[in-house]
Amino acid sequence: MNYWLIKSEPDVFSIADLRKVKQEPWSGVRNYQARNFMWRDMREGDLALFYHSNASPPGVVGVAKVASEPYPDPTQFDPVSEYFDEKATAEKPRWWLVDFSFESEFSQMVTLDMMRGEQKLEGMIVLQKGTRLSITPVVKKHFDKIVKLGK
DNA sequence: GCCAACGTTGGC
DNA sequence: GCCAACGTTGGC
Repeated sequence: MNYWLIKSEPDVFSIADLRKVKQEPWSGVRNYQARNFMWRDMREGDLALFYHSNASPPGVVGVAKVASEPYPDPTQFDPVSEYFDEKATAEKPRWWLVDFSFESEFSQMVTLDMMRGEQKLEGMIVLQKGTRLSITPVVKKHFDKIVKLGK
Protein backbone atom coordinates (compact mmCIF):
# COMPACT_ATOMS: atom_id res chain seq x y z
CA MET A 1 0.00 0.00 0.00
CA ASN A 2 1.30 3.40 -1.01
CA TYR A 3 0.76 6.86 0.42
CA TRP A 4 0.49 10.13 -1.47
CA LEU A 5 -0.01 13.83 -1.27
CA ILE A 6 -2.30 15.46 -3.80
CA LYS A 7 -2.64 19.20 -4.25
CA SER A 8 -5.80 21.01 -5.15
CA GLU A 9 -6.69 24.66 -5.16
CA PRO A 10 -9.68 25.03 -2.85
CA ASP A 11 -11.18 27.71 -5.10
CA VAL A 12 -11.31 25.08 -7.82
CA PHE A 13 -11.90 21.86 -5.88
CA SER A 14 -11.72 21.64 -2.10
CA ILE A 15 -11.98 18.86 0.45
CA ALA A 16 -15.56 20.05 1.07
CA ASP A 17 -16.28 19.50 -2.62
CA LEU A 18 -14.86 16.00 -2.44
CA ARG A 19 -16.96 15.28 0.65
CA LYS A 20 -20.03 16.44 -1.24
CA VAL A 21 -19.49 14.53 -4.48
CA LYS A 22 -17.90 11.56 -2.65
CA GLN A 23 -15.78 10.54 -5.61
CA GLU A 24 -13.95 12.55 -8.26
CA PRO A 25 -11.86 11.71 -11.35
CA TRP A 26 -8.55 13.52 -10.91
CA SER A 27 -8.57 14.96 -14.40
CA GLY A 28 -6.38 17.65 -15.86
CA VAL A 29 -2.99 16.52 -14.60
CA ARG A 30 -0.62 17.45 -17.40
CA ASN A 31 2.74 16.81 -15.84
CA TYR A 32 4.58 13.63 -16.75
CA GLN A 33 5.98 12.91 -13.31
CA ALA A 34 2.58 13.28 -11.69
CA ARG A 35 1.01 11.18 -14.42
CA ASN A 36 3.58 8.45 -13.93
CA PHE A 37 2.75 8.26 -10.25
CA MET A 38 -0.92 7.80 -11.12
CA TRP A 39 -0.77 5.21 -13.83
CA ARG A 40 2.30 3.34 -12.71
CA ASP A 41 2.20 3.38 -8.94
CA MET A 42 -1.27 4.11 -7.64
CA ARG A 43 -3.51 1.24 -6.65
CA GLU A 44 -7.06 1.19 -5.44
CA GLY A 45 -7.08 1.63 -1.69
CA ASP A 46 -3.97 3.83 -1.47
CA LEU A 47 -4.44 6.85 0.76
CA ALA A 48 -3.57 10.45 -0.07
CA LEU A 49 -3.15 13.58 1.99
CA PHE A 50 -5.43 16.23 0.51
CA TYR A 51 -3.50 19.49 0.31
CA HIS A 52 -4.96 22.92 -0.34
CA SER A 53 -2.54 24.89 -2.48
CA ASN A 54 -2.83 28.55 -3.39
CA ALA A 55 -4.72 29.00 -0.17
CA SER A 56 -4.14 31.09 2.92
CA PRO A 57 -2.76 29.31 4.64
CA PRO A 58 -1.84 26.34 2.46
CA GLY A 59 -1.82 22.93 4.11
CA VAL A 60 -3.22 19.42 4.44
CA VAL A 61 -6.94 19.34 5.22
CA GLY A 62 -7.87 15.68 5.06
CA VAL A 63 -7.46 12.28 3.48
CA ALA A 64 -8.66 10.87 0.17
CA LYS A 65 -8.57 7.32 -1.07
CA VAL A 66 -7.64 6.00 -4.49
CA ALA A 67 -10.98 4.67 -5.70
CA SER A 68 -10.23 3.26 -9.15
CA GLU A 69 -7.53 1.68 -11.19
CA PRO A 70 -5.78 4.09 -13.56
CA TYR A 71 -7.65 4.88 -16.80
CA PRO A 72 -7.23 7.42 -19.62
CA ASP A 73 -8.20 10.98 -18.70
CA PRO A 74 -11.28 11.64 -20.87
CA THR A 75 -10.61 15.39 -21.03
CA GLN A 76 -7.60 14.79 -23.31
CA PHE A 77 -10.00 13.69 -26.08
CA ASP A 78 -12.46 16.55 -25.63
CA PRO A 79 -11.77 19.38 -28.10
CA VAL A 80 -13.63 21.94 -26.03
CA SER A 81 -11.84 21.04 -22.81
CA GLU A 82 -8.95 23.20 -21.66
CA TYR A 83 -7.12 19.90 -21.13
CA PHE A 84 -7.58 18.74 -24.70
CA ASP A 85 -4.44 17.17 -26.17
CA GLU A 86 -4.44 16.85 -29.94
CA LYS A 87 -1.62 14.33 -29.84
CA ALA A 88 -3.54 11.89 -27.67
CA THR A 89 -5.52 9.10 -29.29
CA ALA A 90 -7.84 6.45 -27.92
CA GLU A 91 -5.31 3.81 -28.97
CA LYS A 92 -2.44 5.72 -27.42
CA PRO A 93 -3.70 7.88 -24.59
CA ARG A 94 -1.12 10.22 -23.16
CA TRP A 95 -2.75 11.14 -19.85
CA TRP A 96 -4.04 8.83 -17.17
CA LEU A 97 -5.87 9.39 -13.94
CA VAL A 98 -7.48 7.69 -10.99
CA ASP A 99 -10.62 8.54 -9.06
CA PHE A 100 -10.31 9.77 -5.51
CA SER A 101 -12.98 9.24 -2.90
CA PHE A 102 -13.55 11.17 0.30
CA GLU A 103 -12.06 9.52 3.34
CA SER A 104 -11.87 12.09 6.13
CA GLU A 105 -11.54 15.76 6.87
CA PHE A 106 -9.17 16.93 9.60
CA SER A 107 -10.62 18.80 12.53
CA GLN A 108 -7.55 20.98 12.31
CA MET A 109 -5.68 21.92 9.15
CA VAL A 110 -2.02 20.96 9.15
CA THR A 111 -0.55 24.09 7.66
CA LEU A 112 2.58 24.23 5.57
CA ASP A 113 4.09 26.25 8.39
CA MET A 114 3.37 23.53 10.94
CA MET A 115 4.83 20.94 8.60
CA ARG A 116 8.02 22.92 8.17
CA GLY A 117 8.33 23.11 11.96
CA GLU A 118 8.13 19.35 12.46
CA GLN A 119 11.44 17.56 12.68
CA LYS A 120 9.68 14.28 11.99
CA LEU A 121 8.45 15.49 8.61
CA GLU A 122 11.89 16.29 7.33
CA GLY A 123 12.44 15.01 3.80
CA MET A 124 8.87 15.36 2.58
CA ILE A 125 8.93 16.29 -1.09
CA VAL A 126 6.30 18.97 -0.68
CA LEU A 127 8.55 20.78 1.79
CA GLN A 128 11.46 20.93 -0.57
CA LYS A 129 12.22 24.23 -2.18
CA GLY A 130 10.87 24.71 -5.65
CA THR A 131 8.75 21.57 -5.67
CA ARG A 132 5.59 22.23 -7.62
CA LEU A 133 4.58 18.66 -8.30
CA SER A 134 0.86 18.25 -7.71
CA ILE A 135 1.19 14.56 -6.82
CA THR A 136 4.00 13.21 -4.69
CA PRO A 137 4.64 9.95 -2.86
CA VAL A 138 4.71 10.12 0.94
CA VAL A 139 6.27 7.63 3.32
CA LYS A 140 3.96 6.01 5.90
CA LYS A 141 5.82 7.60 8.79
CA HIS A 142 5.11 11.09 7.43
CA PHE A 143 1.56 10.23 6.48
CA ASP A 144 0.76 8.98 9.98
CA LYS A 145 2.36 11.99 11.61
CA ILE A 146 0.28 14.44 9.59
CA VAL A 147 -2.94 12.55 10.24
CA LYS A 148 -2.10 12.72 13.95
CA LEU A 149 -1.48 16.46 13.76
CA GLY A 150 -4.80 17.00 12.02
CA LYS A 151 -6.87 15.14 14.58
C1' DG B 1 0.33 41.17 -7.57
C1' DC B 2 5.14 39.62 -7.37
C1' DC B 3 8.49 36.52 -8.47
C1' DA B 4 11.49 32.25 -7.85
C1' DA B 5 11.64 27.82 -9.51
C1' DC B 6 10.90 24.76 -12.80
C1' DG B 7 8.84 22.39 -17.08
C1' DT B 8 8.06 22.76 -21.94
C1' DT B 9 8.65 24.43 -26.52
C1' DG B 10 10.91 25.34 -30.61
C1' DG B 11 14.70 27.43 -33.34
C1' DC B 12 19.06 26.25 -34.62
C1' DG C 1 21.03 18.10 -28.32
C1' DC C 2 21.48 22.83 -26.61
C1' DC C 3 19.36 26.62 -24.62
C1' DA C 4 16.59 30.98 -24.68
C1' DA C 5 12.01 32.21 -24.30
C1' DC C 6 7.92 31.44 -22.43
C1' DG C 7 4.22 29.60 -19.40
C1' DT C 8 2.81 27.76 -14.99
C1' DT C 9 2.87 26.86 -10.11
C1' DG C 10 2.26 28.35 -5.75
C1' DG C 11 4.12 30.70 -1.55
C1' DC C 12 4.22 35.09 0.14
